[in-house]
Amino acid sequence: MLLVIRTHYNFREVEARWRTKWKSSRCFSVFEDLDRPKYYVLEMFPYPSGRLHMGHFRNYTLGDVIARFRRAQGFNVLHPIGWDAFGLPAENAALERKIAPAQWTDSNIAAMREDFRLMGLSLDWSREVTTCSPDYYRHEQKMFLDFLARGLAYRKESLVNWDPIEQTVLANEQVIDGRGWRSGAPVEQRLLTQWFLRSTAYAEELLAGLETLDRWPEKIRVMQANWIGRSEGARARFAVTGRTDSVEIFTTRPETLFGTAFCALAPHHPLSIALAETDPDLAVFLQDCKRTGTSEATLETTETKSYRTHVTVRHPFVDTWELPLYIANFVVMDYGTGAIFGCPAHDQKDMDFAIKNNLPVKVVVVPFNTDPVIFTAMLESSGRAFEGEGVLIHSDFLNGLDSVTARHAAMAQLEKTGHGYRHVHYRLRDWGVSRQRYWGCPIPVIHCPKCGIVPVSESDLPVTLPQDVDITGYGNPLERHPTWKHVSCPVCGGVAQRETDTLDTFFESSWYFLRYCAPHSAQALDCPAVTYWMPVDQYIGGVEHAVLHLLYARFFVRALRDCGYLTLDEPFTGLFTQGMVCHVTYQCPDGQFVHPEDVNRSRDGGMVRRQDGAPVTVGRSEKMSKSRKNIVDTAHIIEKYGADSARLFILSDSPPDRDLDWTDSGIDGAWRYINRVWRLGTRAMTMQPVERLPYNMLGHSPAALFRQAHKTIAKVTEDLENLRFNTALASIRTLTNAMEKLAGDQVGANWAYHFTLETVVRLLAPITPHLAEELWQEALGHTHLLAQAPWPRPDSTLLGETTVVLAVQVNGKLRGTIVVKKCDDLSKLETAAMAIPNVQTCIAGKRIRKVIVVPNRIVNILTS
RNA sequence: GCCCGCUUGGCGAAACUGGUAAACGCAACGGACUUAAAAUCCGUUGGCUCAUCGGCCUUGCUGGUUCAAAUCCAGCAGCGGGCACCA
Repeated sequence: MLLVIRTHYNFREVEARWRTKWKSSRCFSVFEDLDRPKYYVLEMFPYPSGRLHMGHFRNYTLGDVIARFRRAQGFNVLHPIGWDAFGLPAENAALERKIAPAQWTDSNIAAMREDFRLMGLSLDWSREVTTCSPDYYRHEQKMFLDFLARGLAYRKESLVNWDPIEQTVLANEQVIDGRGWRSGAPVEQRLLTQWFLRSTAYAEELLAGLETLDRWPEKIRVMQANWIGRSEGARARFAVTGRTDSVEIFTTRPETLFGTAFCALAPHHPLSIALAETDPDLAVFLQDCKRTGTSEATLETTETKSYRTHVTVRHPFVDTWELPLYIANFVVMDYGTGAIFGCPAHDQKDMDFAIKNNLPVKVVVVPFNTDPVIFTAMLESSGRAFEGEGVLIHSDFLNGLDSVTARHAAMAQLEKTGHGYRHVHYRLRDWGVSRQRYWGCPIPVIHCPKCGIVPVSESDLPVTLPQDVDITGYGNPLERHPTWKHVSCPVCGGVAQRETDTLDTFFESSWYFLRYCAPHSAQALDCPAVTYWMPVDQYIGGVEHAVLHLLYARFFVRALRDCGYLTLDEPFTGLFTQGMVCHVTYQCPDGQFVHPEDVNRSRDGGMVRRQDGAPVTVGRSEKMSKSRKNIVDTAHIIEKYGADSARLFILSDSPPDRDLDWTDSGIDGAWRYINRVWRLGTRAMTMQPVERLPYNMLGHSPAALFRQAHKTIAKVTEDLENLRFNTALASIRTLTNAMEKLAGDQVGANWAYHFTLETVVRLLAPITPHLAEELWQEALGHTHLLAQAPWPRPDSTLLGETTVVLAVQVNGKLRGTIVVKKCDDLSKLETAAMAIPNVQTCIAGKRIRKVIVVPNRIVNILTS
């Protein structure tokens, strides 16, 4: 039979063929099979922005390698996909392009589905979920009602960024330098009554749960723990002179209360507002404080402003001690009680405040074994607060106690006198889920003037969004819709209004992974399916989701559990956070950024803009973003190099949790390697029947290759289990290098070569699946799908080494190496080390003080 | 401002519990093949020094612990992510 040897790998034809075969064989569609262990691989589902960007490409490649690897290992792998389809960009597109959010979203999904198809992912498309579909969000409306019934959803006032021109609430992202991004108007803080979920009720459980997540990155657990921010301390009340109310503060250091110099309230504190009624200057100050955004970064970095009120507060321990009461813009109503006490000597922020406002600095803690007088003088002159622990002074009943003892004594005194109590404070706040936007899930309640808040009855779900909406960028579209909100009250039948707020899009992403288990079920969650598939074994996504999404989802699952939906605590037992994909930026002298595809290399080696030949400077590599135009289009890359090359490149060099630089030479290199492997395969296509040589060939070159192949199986298996794709590929490359070194006409017929080729193909199957399938069939003659073949197993008898390279140091410096048989006899190793000529010259004439021998690793000879 | 990371050759990186720093690749250079180019193949490549053997230096910076530090500890710098309405 005449065999046609193709010298050039035709990825277009090959990739299309195997995509079709996988699809027609339905080999990635799964069902619950109790006889097989399950494995749930999930990448964070994409927002349908229109194009698949390299960040997505990296995310789904990582997930697909894991899915294919685990499938080969015999797991029943669930690997679903869907669309996080509600969100702000659709409304922006509606405004800019006069296209309905639903239509824009649908066409984006269609485009991205095609991009995904070309990647060759082993996804179960039969489970596709789209969150903006009423079939999806009807279930979360029910969940919301269950939360409401259980007291997990409630309303309260909170601050938003308000654009006075557009009459809309702005996202933090839409506030640029304190102004609305479209209107340019200065943003104001505004109080709005909004829906919240009582996530703080789960603060302790969410914190404790982190302990069980041993397959999460340590840094993410630390970030979440800090976000929850548990701190033990006390609440104390300072009575307001001449009024019946008091100022309640929280402190972790009640022992420093005798050092108090002032109290301060948040501008939105009820007492601040009450005092402003009789104090016009304060009213002006409060107005002034509103002229800023609401994000923490903004609040923490704006210049501190304060106002001294005309009232004083009385110290909880000394009723006659009156302290000034300030209103300050750096005190946040959402955090703690919205009030603080200031202790300048022992808190740097308070110290700065005291210096600015000429307040007394009273030292009440001195470091252990320090002279109080000298220390006090030093502290006062330096302006540096002492925030450490020590011994209490000038503190009445606390004098002489150490900080910790004093803390408890102070708390006991507060409780005894009724001026305070022990309290555990969490930084975590309840989750505000209200959004004054159109493109989100309607909150299914009705406001009735007589009956109050009435839940929409279950039979009336879903509450769907109106199609005929006018997105003008002015006001809230649902609020302004002529008919949608007008309904009759389900209870009394009177005139009533729908809630016009929609849910935060994090609501959808908090349970989509549960819906994938049974996406077509009439029930929100199909219990047997959820029980079988959950929890997610490996979740993969961007590190930017470390806190918000991942914490909301952990909370949400617990809330569902308590509403009887499921029995599960943690949704994701394994988490991997990938790094960003970066690219150099190109910029013209006029400051304009240039897209990589519009840059040409000029004759003198410089870079120029294609259209006009303007010189282009190459800037440093940054996260790919539209604004910097440093985006590489995935569809173009796949068209030019094929999906396998792109997958290979993205996995090759950078470890997946680090940022990755996209480079032209890198993708070229991947493409060349694909062709090298292809050529290794074509060598075998001419092969005659394989002659099986006996094991006693070990030691000869082909046998050494055989041994190396087994070692590579072991190494790659271990690396893939630990998501070390870059080192897995390095060892596969080392193996193929060895194959190329094998010379001679009959190489292709050599059984060790054949085995090694098969090994390489099987190890590459998760990484470059199309190439691997092609070689599996064409070069190795298999007839079934590699996608369904089992993972290779190494022969453990071939893994061990009998010799080691022993490093020999003299006084910690390397002076030679020797190859020795593995051996635990310290004196033998020492003798061998001493025999090295270079070692001899180094120790000549010196007394040997000590010899450290670490068997099979190193010998260190110390001389005097 | 607060929280969390990262930093190793010209570049991406490797080094598993402290034990030979730089595996694997990219780029560059030299050579083979070719009329030529591309592709491919072979070789060199951390820096300084040396005829050779070898020697000295080198993991952001400054200290510390240790026989031994990229790795552990303390301090500092630079860069990046998050900060609750971008997703």
